[in-house]
Amino acid sequence: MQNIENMRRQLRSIGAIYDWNREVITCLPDYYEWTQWFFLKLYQVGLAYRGKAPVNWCPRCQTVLANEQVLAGGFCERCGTAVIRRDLEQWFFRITKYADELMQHNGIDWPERIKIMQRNWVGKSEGTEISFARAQFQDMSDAEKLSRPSFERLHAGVEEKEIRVFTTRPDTIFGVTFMVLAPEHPLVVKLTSPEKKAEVEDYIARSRRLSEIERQSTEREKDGVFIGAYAVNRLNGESVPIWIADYVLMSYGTGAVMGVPAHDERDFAFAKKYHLPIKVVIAPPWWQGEELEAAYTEPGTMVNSGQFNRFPSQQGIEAVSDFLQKKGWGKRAVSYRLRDWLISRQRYWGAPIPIIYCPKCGLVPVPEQDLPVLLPENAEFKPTGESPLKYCEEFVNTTCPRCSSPAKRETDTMDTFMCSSWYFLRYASPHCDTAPFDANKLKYWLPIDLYTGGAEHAVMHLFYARFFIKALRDMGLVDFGEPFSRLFNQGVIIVERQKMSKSRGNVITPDEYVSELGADAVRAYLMFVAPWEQGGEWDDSGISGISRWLNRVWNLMLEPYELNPKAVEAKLGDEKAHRDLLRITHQTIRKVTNDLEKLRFNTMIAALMEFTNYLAKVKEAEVVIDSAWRESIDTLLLLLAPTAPHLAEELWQRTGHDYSIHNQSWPQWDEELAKDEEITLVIQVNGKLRDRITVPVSITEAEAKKLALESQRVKAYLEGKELLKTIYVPGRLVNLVVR
RNA sequence: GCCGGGGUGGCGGAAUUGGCAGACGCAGCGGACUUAAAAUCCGCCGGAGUAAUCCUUGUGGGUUCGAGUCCCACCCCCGGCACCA
Repeated sequence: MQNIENMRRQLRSIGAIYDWNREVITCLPDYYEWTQWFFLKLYQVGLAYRGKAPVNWCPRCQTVLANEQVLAGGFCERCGTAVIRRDLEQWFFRITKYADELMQHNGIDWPERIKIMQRNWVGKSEGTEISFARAQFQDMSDAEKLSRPSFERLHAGVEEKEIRVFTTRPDTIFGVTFMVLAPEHPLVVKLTSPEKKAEVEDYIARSRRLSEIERQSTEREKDGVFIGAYAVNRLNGESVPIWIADYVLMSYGTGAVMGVPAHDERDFAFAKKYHLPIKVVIAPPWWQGEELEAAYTEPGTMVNSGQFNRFPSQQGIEAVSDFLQKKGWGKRAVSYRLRDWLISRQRYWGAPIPIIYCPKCGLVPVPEQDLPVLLPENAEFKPTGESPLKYCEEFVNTTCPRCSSPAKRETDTMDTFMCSSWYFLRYASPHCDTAPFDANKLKYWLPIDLYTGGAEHAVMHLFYARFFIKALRDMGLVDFGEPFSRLFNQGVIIVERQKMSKSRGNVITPDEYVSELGADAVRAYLMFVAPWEQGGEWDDSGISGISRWLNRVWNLMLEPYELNPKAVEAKLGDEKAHRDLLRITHQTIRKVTNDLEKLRFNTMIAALMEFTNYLAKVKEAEVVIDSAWRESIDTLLLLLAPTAPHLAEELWQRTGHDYSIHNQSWPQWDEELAKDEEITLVIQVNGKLRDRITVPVSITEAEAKKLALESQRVKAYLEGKELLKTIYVPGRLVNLVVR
C-alpha cells in the first residue's frame, strides 16, 4: 500500500492527469472478488480446468510459472532463477482453444512486431499425423485402424498397436529409417524389450535429472537409446528401430517423431552418431545420387518413394497426406506451440482460487454469493516450499457448500496476470458492487482506444487480456472481442546497460529532477530526447536545453510586447509580416497536431521550439500589431499545454485569461492560411545541387525551367553541353540533364 | 539457426516516403554584456581544401535524371523465439 501511495505521489508530481475516482487496486477484496467471479465463469464453461502436467517450477519463488513467464534459457521472469520441471496437478485456462483467433489481429491497429511475436508464440503448424504400426500388429484391419482415437486420447489410454507421429513433411516418409519417442512417452514402458529395460530406465532417469536449460540446449549433442522394438512404415512395409531421445518433446505434437535423417538436421545428427541409415528421398536440384554431407531440408523432387517418385515436395505433401488419409493411416492435423495458461501460483499474493475439495462431493466451486474468498491476514511465511495458505488452518478448513460436511479449500492463488486481464473493464464503473462492471457504462467506454505499454508484455499481459476478452465475449458478457483498438509501445529506459525497472532496483526517480527543474522540464525532456517508442540510455545532459527553452517561453510572454511606433509608421503598410506570422502559426498548429496524434513527441517539441524562436524574432522586430501578437502567443500556450501543463496554466492566467487553459479547445489550423507563398526551388544539373532560387508557389513549369536556365551558377555547368532532358518536380526542383 | 527492428556529425536525433542530408537540442569554439564568473544574447559548428570545388547516411554492387530512402550480396548492433518435428 505504501508503494501505491508513492506511485500516486510521483504521478501527481510530474503533472499526470488521472481521474483518481476510478483508481482500482487489484489486491483488495472489492476487486479480487470479481477476479474470482470470472474464474467461476470460466470454470462453468470449461475454460478453467485442473490437470496434471510437467510445469515450470521456480525454486526461489517456490511457485509454478506459466510458459510465458519463463525467460529465454529457462529463467524465472521475476527473480531470474533457473526453473526446473515438475509434474504437478495445477489449474489451467484453456487458452489453446483460442489459438487461431489469437493469431488474427483483425481491425486493430497494433505494431507489426507485437502481432508477429504473438503469432510466433501461438506457433501454428499444419501437417499430418501419421500412424506407424508396431511390428507385430501390422496385420490390423482397415476398419480397426479407422476407429483409432486421435492423439488427444493417446496419452490417456495408452495404445500399443501403433505409434502416432506429427510431421510437416509427409513427402519425406519413404526416408524414415528410425522412430524417436520422447522419454516420457507413455508407450515407452510398454514397448521396451526386457533386455533393454535397464538401459532405457537409466536414460529416462538421466534426462529427468537434467535441468530444463540443459535439456533444451541446442548445443548439446543429441543422444538416445534403442528400446528394442520396431515400428512399421505402412507405405513400404519397412521395419525401423524405435529409439527414445530427449530432443523429442512430449509436450509438442504427439511426443513422437519419424526419423528422416536425410531431410532433417536433428535426425541427421542423430543418425550419424548411432550409424543409422540415411536414405535420400527428396533430391536436391544438383543431386547425382551421392551421399549427403548434411541434411537437405529444402523442397526438391521425390525419389525412392514408390508411386510418388518425381513429385515435387509441395505436391508430394498433399499427395502423401491424401493417400494416408484414404488408407486410414493418417490424417491432416494442426499443432500449436502454444500451451494452456497455467494460472496456479503457490504464492500468498494473488486472489485465492475459489474452489473447495469435499471428500464426498469432490471438487466444488465456491458459490457466487460466498465471494470473495478472502486471503487470511495472519498467514505465516515459512520456507517450506509450499504456499503459506496451506498451513493456515482457518483458511483451509471449511464446509462443503453442497453437503455441509467438513472440506478443504484450494490453497493455490491465481497468477496476477489474471487480475490485469480485466482491470480496464473495471475503470468503466469502478464502484459497481453488484457485478464486475456496469454493462451500459462498458458500452460507452470500451474497447480501449489507445493502450500504451511496453513490448515486453507481447506474449504475457497483452496476450492473456486478448484471450480473456474473447472468452467473455463468447459468454455474452461483453460485445467486443479485442480489448485494445490501438496499441503503442513506449520505449524502455536503459540505465547502466540494464532496463530500468522496479525489480532491478535501478530506477531513477523523477523526484530530484522535478524539484530542481520542475515537472514540465522533466516531462518535456523525456518526450524530446528520443522517439517515444524507442527509449534508450538515460542521459540527463540535454535537459538544460529544455529548461532554457521553457525560460525563453516565459520571458517571451511576460516581458511586455511593444509595437515600435517608428516601425509602425514605416512598416504598417507591410502586410507581409502579419501574413508570415499567421502562416507560421497555422503551420505549427498543423505540425503539432499531427505529431501528437502519432505520438511523435520529439518532433512535436522541435516544432514548438522553432515556433518559439520565430516568435522571438517577431518580437525583436516589433512590427506586428498587438492583436496578432496576442493571438500567436495564445496559440503557442495552447499547443504547449499538454507538454508543459503547469507553465502553460501559469502563463495563461498571467497573460490575462481565465482558468483553465486545460479546458480550452484545441487550436484548429486553416489549410489556406498555412499555405506557403514562396518556396525554395532547387536547381540541379545531372542530379547535383547547383543553385537555389526563391519563387512564388504559383510558378508554372515553363517559368521554373526558364529561371533555372537563366541562373548564373547553373550556366557554368551547361557550358558546351547538350541539354538532354529537364525534370520538373512541382514545388521541389528542376533537374537539368546534360551531356 | 529462424523471425522482427536498426546502423545518419563529437552526442541524442530530423528528413512530407525517391527530390536541398544533418531540422530541433546537447556538447564545443568565437564574440557581446560584466571588475569577474554565472545567467542571457549574437555568430560558427560533418570531413578535406587558401579557394573554386570535392567527399560524406555500416560495406560492396545495382536500378534511376536523381537513392539515407528501392533491389541484390555482405558486416555489425538491439529485441523476440529457439531440438516445435
